[in-house]
Amino acid sequence: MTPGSPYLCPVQQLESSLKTALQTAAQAVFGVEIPAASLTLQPTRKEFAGSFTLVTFPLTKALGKGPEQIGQALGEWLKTHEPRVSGYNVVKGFLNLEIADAEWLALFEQLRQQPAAAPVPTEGAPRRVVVEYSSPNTNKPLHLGHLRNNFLGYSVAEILKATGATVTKANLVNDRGIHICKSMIAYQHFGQGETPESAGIKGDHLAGKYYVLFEKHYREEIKQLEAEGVATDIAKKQAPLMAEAQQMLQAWEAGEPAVKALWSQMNGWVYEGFDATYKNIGVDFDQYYYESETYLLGKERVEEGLGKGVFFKKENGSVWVDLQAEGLDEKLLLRADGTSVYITQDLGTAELKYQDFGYDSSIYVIADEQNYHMQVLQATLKKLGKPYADAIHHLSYGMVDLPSGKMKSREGTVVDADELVRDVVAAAKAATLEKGKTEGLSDEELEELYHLLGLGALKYYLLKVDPKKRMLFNPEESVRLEGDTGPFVQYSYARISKIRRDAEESGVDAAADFSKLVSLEVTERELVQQLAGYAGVVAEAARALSPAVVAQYVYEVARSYNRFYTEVPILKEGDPIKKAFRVALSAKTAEIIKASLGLLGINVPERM
RNA sequence: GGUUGCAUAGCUCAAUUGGAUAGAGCAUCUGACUACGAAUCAGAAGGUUUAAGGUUCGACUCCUUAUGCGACCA
Repeated sequence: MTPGSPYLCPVQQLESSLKTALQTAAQAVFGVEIPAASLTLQPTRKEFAGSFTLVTFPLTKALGKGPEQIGQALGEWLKTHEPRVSGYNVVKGFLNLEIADAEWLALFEQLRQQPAAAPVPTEGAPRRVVVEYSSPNTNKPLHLGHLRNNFLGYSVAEILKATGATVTKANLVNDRGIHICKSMIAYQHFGQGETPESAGIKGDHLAGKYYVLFEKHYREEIKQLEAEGVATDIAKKQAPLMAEAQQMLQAWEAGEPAVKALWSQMNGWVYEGFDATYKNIGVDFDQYYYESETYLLGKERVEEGLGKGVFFKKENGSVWVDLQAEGLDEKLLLRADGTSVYITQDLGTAELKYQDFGYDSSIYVIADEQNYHMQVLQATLKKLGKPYADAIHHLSYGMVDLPSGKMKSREGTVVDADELVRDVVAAAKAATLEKGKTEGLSDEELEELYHLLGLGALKYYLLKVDPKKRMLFNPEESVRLEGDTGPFVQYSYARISKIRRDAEESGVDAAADFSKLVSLEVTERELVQQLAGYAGVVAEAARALSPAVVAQYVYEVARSYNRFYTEVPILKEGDPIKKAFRVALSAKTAEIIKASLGLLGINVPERM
């Protein structure tokens, strides 16, 4: 690594200096200079002794010896010349290095000095980032798919913040288009002046109710037309309700006051509903964009492209971009009647975001069904010569399936977000009551605890899977509290909280000097190594835009701590320095669990 | 039809980006509470990584072909 560059977390620093030592060893023993890049160092698998492992196969050619011989020679040299290496063993082409306990203690001392929540500067990482997520349509309430999107977007934004980036969370609300008109038409027909208050229904659910009503009556109309002998595709267009909705869309674009008024009213209800849901699931936004306000800007971009000659007009007046040279197709940008399509407004929004924030990375959290669309968007912006085109990044995540298969609104299998949250909170409540360990908490604190645990379970469940992969949502598994789950990690935190309370009460020396410790337990060594890797994990999660990396890490930390907890006495330890060290190690673990879960949008309980 | 993604234990997911005997959780079986919190811990069992070839010291990972499932573009 070149000097003055990337920040390395304590473990990476240690690895890096071990590599240097290995280079020196190769020079001393074999008289050969080895490039650092050919040294692959990895954490030792736990069935072998040691903490770091050098793979010696790649060195056989350069050193002219067999892999075992190389391992022996380098290991022996390090053991005698490098004080941080206390021992070694060679298994086939793998040299396992044992690190002296003094080094682990020094590492822990370093960790003690800096809070886990401090930013992790990362070289080459974007500085100003816009993360667009959630981005709902305003004709329906949020569902399970939106939850994966929301949790991902929120978490990625937090992870990027933790690398020191300035992050803006943006929500692009799709507030216009045929789908809202459908809800509006149905409301005009069947609503009878109903409001969220009069119906006792959240506004987003009310709008959804009318959308469903529209679809229902619309289908009936189609059926009837078909019975009269009209072909299906024609019936779909001729059905009176659809014709009305189309008319309303045009009236909206023309700015007809009555239509706009109803539109504002219904969208207002929906926003109130969304806000309640967002608050309930703990996500937030710094900036809202509305497609009703960006699509005109998009039309300007289309004009710009025509002027620059990178777009072209067909005979019917529609505007297209030819992306065949980029391996894509021709793409419609503006209809013959001058109305915009999805991508029109996307062009406008991208421009607006850039004007507002001058980002060097603009992340779109959108399901992978839109992969093609996002490629087209980026390629089109490139054609326009936009400086920010390369900064666009599609965080493409897989769809969520149910045990019964795909979610389908037509078959009524869509899992409603509000209902789901209610269910997981109820499950957490039932489990907590059964355990009966929450004496002394007020009713209000209890409600907060149930919510924190239920959402912890749900968020962890949805975030622990690699975002890119399609995943299966099993309702029973999502409320589980044992094993690889959010509450498992939360439990470890609560346990440590108890230790800290007791330690404070009994006056354990928090500032004790641990350098006097002679040796560490295996579980202590392992914990220190893991905790010292936190910053590296955050950097990797930011690079990969993957909360799953953090989820896996924090689970491993909790597991190691639980093992440590059962195997080693903490407050019952007689030696005051050992005791103080173990309390401090526990406290650091809690801090890192809290920080890690925080990156996932999950809170921690002091007791549970 | 064209483009593209995925396939790992009974189920849900990992695998440090080409490294050791492919690891966890759930489910199944066994053991540990007169313990600093058992929402925990220790252990057993569970695999031809969809199939067949290829590349090399070494392949779940890269290449080719086939099969299955999905998405997008018409």
